[in-house]
Amino acid sequence: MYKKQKLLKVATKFFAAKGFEKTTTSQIAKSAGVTEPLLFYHFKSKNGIFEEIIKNILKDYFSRLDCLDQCTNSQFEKIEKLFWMNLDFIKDMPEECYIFTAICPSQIKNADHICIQNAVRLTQNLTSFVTGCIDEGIRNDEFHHHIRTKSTAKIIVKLLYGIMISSYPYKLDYLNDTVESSIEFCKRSLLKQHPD
Amino acid sequence: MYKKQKLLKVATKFFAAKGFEKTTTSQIAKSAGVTEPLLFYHFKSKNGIFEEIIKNILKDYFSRLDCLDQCTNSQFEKIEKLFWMNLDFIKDMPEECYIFTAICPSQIKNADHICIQNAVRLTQNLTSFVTGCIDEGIRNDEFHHHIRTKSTAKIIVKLLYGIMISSYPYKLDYLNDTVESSIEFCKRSLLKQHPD
Amino acid sequence: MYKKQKLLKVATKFFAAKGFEKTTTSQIAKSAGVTEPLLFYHFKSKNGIFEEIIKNILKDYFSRLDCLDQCTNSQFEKIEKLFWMNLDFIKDMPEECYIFTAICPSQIKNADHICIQNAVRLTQNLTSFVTGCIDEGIRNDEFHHHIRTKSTAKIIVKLLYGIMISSYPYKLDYLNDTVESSIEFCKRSLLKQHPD
Amino acid sequence: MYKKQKLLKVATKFFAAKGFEKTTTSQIAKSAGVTEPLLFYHFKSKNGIFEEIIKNILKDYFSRLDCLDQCTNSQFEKIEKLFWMNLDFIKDMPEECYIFTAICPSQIKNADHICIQNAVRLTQNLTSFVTGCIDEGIRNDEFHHHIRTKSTAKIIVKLLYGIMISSYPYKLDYLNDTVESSIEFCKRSLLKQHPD
DNA sequence: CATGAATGAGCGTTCATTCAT
DNA sequence: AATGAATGAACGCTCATTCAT
Repeated sequence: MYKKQKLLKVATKFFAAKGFEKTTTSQIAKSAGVTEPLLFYHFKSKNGIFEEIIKNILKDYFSRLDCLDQCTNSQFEKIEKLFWMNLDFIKDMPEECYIFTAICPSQIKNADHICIQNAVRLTQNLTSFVTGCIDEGIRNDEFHHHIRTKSTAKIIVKLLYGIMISSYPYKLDYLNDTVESSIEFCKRSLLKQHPD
Repeated sequence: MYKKQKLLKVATKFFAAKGFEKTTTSQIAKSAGVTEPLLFYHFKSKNGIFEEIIKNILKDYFSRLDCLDQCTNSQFEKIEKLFWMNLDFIKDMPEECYIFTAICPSQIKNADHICIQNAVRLTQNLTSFVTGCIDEGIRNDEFHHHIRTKSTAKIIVKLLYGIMISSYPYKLDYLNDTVESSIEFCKRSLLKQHPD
Repeated sequence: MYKKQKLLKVATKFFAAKGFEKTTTSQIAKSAGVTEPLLFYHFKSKNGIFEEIIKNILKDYFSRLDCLDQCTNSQFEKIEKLFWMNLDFIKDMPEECYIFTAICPSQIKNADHICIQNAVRLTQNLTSFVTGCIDEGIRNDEFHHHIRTKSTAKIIVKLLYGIMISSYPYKLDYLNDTVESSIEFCKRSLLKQHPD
Repeated sequence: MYKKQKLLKVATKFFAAKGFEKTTTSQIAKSAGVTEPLLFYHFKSKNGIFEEIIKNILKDYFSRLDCLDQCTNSQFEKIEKLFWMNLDFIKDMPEECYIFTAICPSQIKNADHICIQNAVRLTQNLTSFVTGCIDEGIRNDEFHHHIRTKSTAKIIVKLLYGIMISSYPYKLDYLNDTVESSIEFCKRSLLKQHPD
């Protein structure tokens, strides 16, 4: 079972570095120190191993998102924390993250693919999380009350994606800076009273 | 020479619909009503035709960006126009646009590739355009004067990219809405006096 | 593993009959009753299978040359035996032999190619074998003492090659006759006292 | 008509350097500064240009051989002159020479090919020239009278070929030395009274 | 004489995948 | 769980050659 993990790890590295098509099953197997048939024994196809990687990353991201929900601070603080959580995720799983945002979309075209479904679900969850924050923030007079909730939420989600998609390997300084500016940018756009 | 154009057109459709690797030179040729060797006669390789497509899109985008430069309105109006220009571009060349933002990054890994160079140049031009607007806007008291110019510009450029990358085929209503909200979002974040 | 041998055998036949370029990997595979990818599984390229053939023939020739060394007769007898050994080799491995002398030189142009290296080594070994015989023959008064050892040896080696290179398929009567005459020719040229 | 000569010249260089198959018509045309169709206009095929080269070399060699015939010296001197004529030829037309001896045999397999016919004719002419010399030399007591005329002639012709086939580009010092030694070698083998 | 455009035929090679063991 | 041997299906690309002009 330890070889299965090795295969997943190696495959992740390759997919992030070279894309799905340019990575061959033979490369993965050789790098993992096993033979190709073993790869097909553990995952039933090349797509199979790719999907397993995608599933793992989504499971992880969702669980982090669930934790956020429980914090009961001001609404903007929740959004702020979302940005930082997103950044932590990138730092913890850089390859997976890059695969998900940059490799995945260009590979998979049929709408019913498991990856698409999960990605859509992720976007929806993120959007509804942010929508919730904005709605509540307006209600309690924290945010401008003329903000169009839904589309504004989508824009913030786009920003989160935009940060993830910066090309791998990531430069951490740059990411930190981008997150900070994004938060400031949103703060000015959303908050009724901002410190300036 | 007309067959060369046909090949470019057909290849663009395929690359946008199926990605680079899943498109075969034989498909392109057959769909263009010519034989494969002709493809290799006009473009020297599969990569060659891909690069020509990328070059064309960049040339077009750059020329549109140059036109914008000449308008002499308020700074925010310039940024606003940039958003609409970006949208027009997407509407005019949807496939090329999708290829550039979604297919290209996952294909090319070596930093000295001609596409990468051009893409970097595009980002730089966009960023410096927006930076210029913000700097000037701060100077003439149009924008908040505590805005961090450079990083804020980068975020706006990320938004422009984010709109382009929405998966092809594009839903125009959705794009329009996204652009409008983005503009509002930026307006609130940048402008000192906004109408609300 | 038996199919690998089959492939080598069939490839040898084709290379001898049609040359390297006019032989296709598909022909080889089909004639060997296997699929093309298997050829590339066992040998990594068309060149790979060619090189393996060359290596085999050289190994064989060298081992025959080593046996000769051990005979302790008169020096001219050693040279004579070299001619007959050379002929035996042609009879035992006619295709390999023709490939080595006639096909190989026209195919390979870069001096560091493994075949070139081995061919050079073969020429050197042959030349030094003959040089040794002549030197010793002069010393023990068997040969004319004014013979230029090195260049004479080279000429004899050229004769050995010349016999091998006669175009395949070989006519054995002709070869026998050529070898006999060559020996006589050399005998008259080298020996101090010849029976005539 | 000057471009036709250019094409022949360039083609000769390529065939000598890379062999027949590895030389492409496109390379030849490009190097000659013309387009491919012109090559096919002047020579009707790739084989056509190759054959023209072969024909030229043979015409040249035959005419040199004819000149030799007219000299009326001692028989060994005639053979000696043949060796030097052969060397002059190599010096004058090194590429053509290499093509004829090393490239040609491995390319052409059907016995009725024009090149084969000419090559056979060349060998026959050479052999009959040498045979004539030996016969006459025996008759006038210049050579050993027990020499087997025909096979000895063949061996001398093989030596002439062997010198030509030394790999291109030729080292002239080496060639000179080889010719000298060959002559000495033959002298000892043929002449009744030699100076030693 | 000269060319730009076009093609039929085929080639070496790769790759995901399977099967017998 | 693990592998060596084997394959179907294709793919990018090349090359000698032709045709219309």
